[in-house]
Amino acid sequence: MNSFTEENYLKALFNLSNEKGEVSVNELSRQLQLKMPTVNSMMKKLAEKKLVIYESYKPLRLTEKGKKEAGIIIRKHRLTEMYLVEKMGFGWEQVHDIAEQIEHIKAPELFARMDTLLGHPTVDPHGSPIPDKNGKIRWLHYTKLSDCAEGETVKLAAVTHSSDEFLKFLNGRSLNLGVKLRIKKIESFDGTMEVSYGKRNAETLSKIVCEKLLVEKNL
Amino acid sequence: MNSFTEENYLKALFNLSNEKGEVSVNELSRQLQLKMPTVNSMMKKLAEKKLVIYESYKPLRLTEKGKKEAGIIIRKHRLTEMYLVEKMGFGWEQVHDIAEQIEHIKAPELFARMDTLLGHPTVDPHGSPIPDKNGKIRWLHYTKLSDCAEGETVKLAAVTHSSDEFLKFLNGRSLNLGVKLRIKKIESFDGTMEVSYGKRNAETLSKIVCEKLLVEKNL
DNA sequence: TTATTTTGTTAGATTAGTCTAACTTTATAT
DNA sequence: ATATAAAGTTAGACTAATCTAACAAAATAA
Repeated sequence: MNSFTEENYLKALFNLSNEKGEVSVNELSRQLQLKMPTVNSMMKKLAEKKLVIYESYKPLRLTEKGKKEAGIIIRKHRLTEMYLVEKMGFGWEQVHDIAEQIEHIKAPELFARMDTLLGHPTVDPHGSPIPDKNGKIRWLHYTKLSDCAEGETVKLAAVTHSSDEFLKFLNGRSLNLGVKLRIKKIESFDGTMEVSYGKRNAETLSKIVCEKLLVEKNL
Repeated sequence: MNSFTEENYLKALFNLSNEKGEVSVNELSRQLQLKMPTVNSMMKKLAEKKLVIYESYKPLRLTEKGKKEAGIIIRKHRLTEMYLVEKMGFGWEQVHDIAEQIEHIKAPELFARMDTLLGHPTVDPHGSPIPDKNGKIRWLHYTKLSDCAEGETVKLAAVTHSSDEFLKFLNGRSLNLGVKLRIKKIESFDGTMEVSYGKRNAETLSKIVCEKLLVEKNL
């Protein structure tokens, strides 16, 4: 059985891996807010346990076993977030920190129950996919709003790097998942977008915001 | 903020205190399955933090602060048990181990929500009282079934030392909280009781069992 | 009352997870 | 191509929580 600490390393590694499949010690240490030597020695430990592939001066990679374990932790996190929102009435901006703790609970029945009560959800309240019981994630094919063109109509499908403040910002303008957005205008010099959706006819979203919003194009 | 470890000491101390108000290092070390020197040094640490009163060779006592913190942990434990049973469909024999983990979660909103969704329950699924938000417990005035007399009719109110197996044993004979029992006969030589309740007309309960069942007499 | 057992304490070792300081390797920028 | 910067590694220290071994005090029994 892995400790909370080890689980946090696996999860961070999994999340950082997802673009390149490889992660530097430096990156991981920044993510976890730990010093490099700390991370370095934990990587050796996880390599012993066959969870990570570690070679001196090479980037880090998760083994299949490591990916599976990380996936299961992320599954627990996202099921919990969904449960807190759907069954307990929390807002999507409130659930991350709680799920961060509950994800480490050793009680498969608990998460199985959440899954059942929620009707086997496939995404969490922020639109991120929930890995299956084997930790396998089904990748979704979303596009950044910032990569869309003027005149397109798209559906808001997920938000990335969802901090408290950002989610409250979205709440404030009723930007909930599922909302259909029409891109009225893009300012070419700074990437600011003017969009309309629901009852709002002309909301302005900075490029920074548009880069954090993932949308579905084939409507 | 206290560690999980410290919280477990406080909780154990609280639970053991409830008869005498005082606990020996030996008792506590047995309860926690730790060696005496381990407990001893933790007691010094908790004494520094003003959670425990520790004097060499004297029994241990919780301070008011210690009682409050312990009470709050027990509140979280019992609210969780109740939530798991009432809202998630677990059996009363399944919830202890899960609650043992969730009780350490730092998220007052989570427990406040459970409390609300449950309608401010005062007892957990085993009949134990749930401390209030300040950790204060309202003691209940129950009697052991084994202390009742032949001919009495009583209501099953709580079970003590509720292990998995014992709870399953009770499930097996529909001995749920709230059931009204009539004591038909007590074997004087071994304390075995013959009781009737619900559809069951002559169940035999050993003294060991009767000592673990708490009942309400004033019906 | 003295001897024995039980309980409590002290001292020192161990493990997990963190750190800083010093050094090495790799990458980057003249 | 070499100097400098960034990233990675090693060595050694620290804290929390545990342990064992040895010793001290208190309780119990003879």
